[in-house]
Amino acid sequence: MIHVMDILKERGFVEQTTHEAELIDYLSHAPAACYIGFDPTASSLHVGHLIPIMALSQMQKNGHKPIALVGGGTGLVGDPSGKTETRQLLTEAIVEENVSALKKQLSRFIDFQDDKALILNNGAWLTDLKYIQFLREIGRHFSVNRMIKSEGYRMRLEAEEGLNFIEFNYMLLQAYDFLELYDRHQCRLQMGGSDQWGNIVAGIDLIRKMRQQTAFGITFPLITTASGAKMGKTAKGAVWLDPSRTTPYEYYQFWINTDDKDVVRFLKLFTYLPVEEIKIIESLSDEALNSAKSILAFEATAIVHGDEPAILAYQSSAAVFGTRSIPLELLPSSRIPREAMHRDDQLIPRTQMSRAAFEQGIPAFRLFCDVGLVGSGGAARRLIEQGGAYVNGIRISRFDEPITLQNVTENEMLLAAGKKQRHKIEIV
RNA sequence: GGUGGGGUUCCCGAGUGGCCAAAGGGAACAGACUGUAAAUCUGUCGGCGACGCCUUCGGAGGUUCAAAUCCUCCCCCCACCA
Repeated sequence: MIHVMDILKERGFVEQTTHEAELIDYLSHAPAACYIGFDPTASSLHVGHLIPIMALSQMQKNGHKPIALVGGGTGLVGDPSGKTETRQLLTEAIVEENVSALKKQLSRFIDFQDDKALILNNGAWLTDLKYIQFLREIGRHFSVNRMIKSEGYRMRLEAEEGLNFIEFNYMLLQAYDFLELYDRHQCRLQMGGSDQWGNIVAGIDLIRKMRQQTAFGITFPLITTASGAKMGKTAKGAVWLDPSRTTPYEYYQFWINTDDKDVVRFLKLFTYLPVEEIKIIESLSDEALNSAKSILAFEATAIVHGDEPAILAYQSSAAVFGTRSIPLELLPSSRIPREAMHRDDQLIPRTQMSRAAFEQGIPAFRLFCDVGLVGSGGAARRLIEQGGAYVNGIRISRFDEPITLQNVTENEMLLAAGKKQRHKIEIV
């Protein structure tokens, strides 16, 4: 059997590790506990959290015991690592709400039954800490000289924003978390984004100093798109995992728009498809990659939202953007439907309108604005004037061109804004 | 606590009485080219049925024919000093 470390490496999860030989040894005796912290800064996780989530999931698939640590305590402080600005402090009520929301989402990726994995809230041990006691027992192990040299703080110290004391403390709290997890669950491995390196090492040092034990760290590479942008941002903001914030259709659309150069890397990171199959994709280029993108989008959507929504998203996209044939031999482990299918477009965003509304005709820019394809009337006018608006595939030439029942076919009408946005009107 | 410097449209960042809905860059969006890709070029990028009107420049007042720009108070940030 392949060692987890090799799996993580070949799938692109590993940026840096501490004392690797011993780490490999630690991970050779399953189940080994490992943890990643999640900040409860919002009530939903987003695409940016996917790497850590998938890493935990890979650990579990390989017999280890992941611990997802939700930062109900540290969330009250705010991690300054790599941030250019002071974090907004959250109230306890909001943090608590977010914690329970995150627990629910993480359960989609990790099986928490029968203690096969744990989900913990560090609020349990952080909120009741005694300050003096904490300083005496934990604080004395930290060298301020060393802390201010760490990458995580340096940026803030050099920047104009500065760093306040509550943020400076964050490192101690995260190190203390690691110590707690070591004591409570024999957890000796912490993983995290590359910006977490300093915090992870701080925990490792603390465990060595206080328990004379070796602990380990793995950091993930910062995932940017091939064009250099931070991943997971679109015009509408973050791409969320919560279907009420980002629908399965939108989620699928996000992935299908992946840059050619990212397809292989993303398949390795964000799906469970076997690496041997993914490697074949490397030889594909240009249009041939599009089918692979469909599979990437399908798999990614299926993992987060389930097979059913993923299939519908796939079919809906095919219905309005055109079908792509998925060769049988392409990534054969994927459950994406490969045979000819009915074009069910039910996930396409839609609005129901009455027949009467169209009797007098609705000015095109009003219609595009009202259904939400664009944010304002002005944006709608711009879209139309620039030639990006279509009704049933026919370009609208005047911003106030009346849209009437003549544009309705079989009680439906398909609006398009640019190349990527579609919206359906249903006449009822 | 003192002194000085700041808070500008999604982000960075100019602007210090009218020529400012506010330079420049980034992001984003649209078009051409394409493959729902990238690169490139062009255009757009507060709101409004719109060559005009309305609302923006940390918050609240005030001066002025006229304020992002001047005055007062308040909130927040930074640097140095204590």
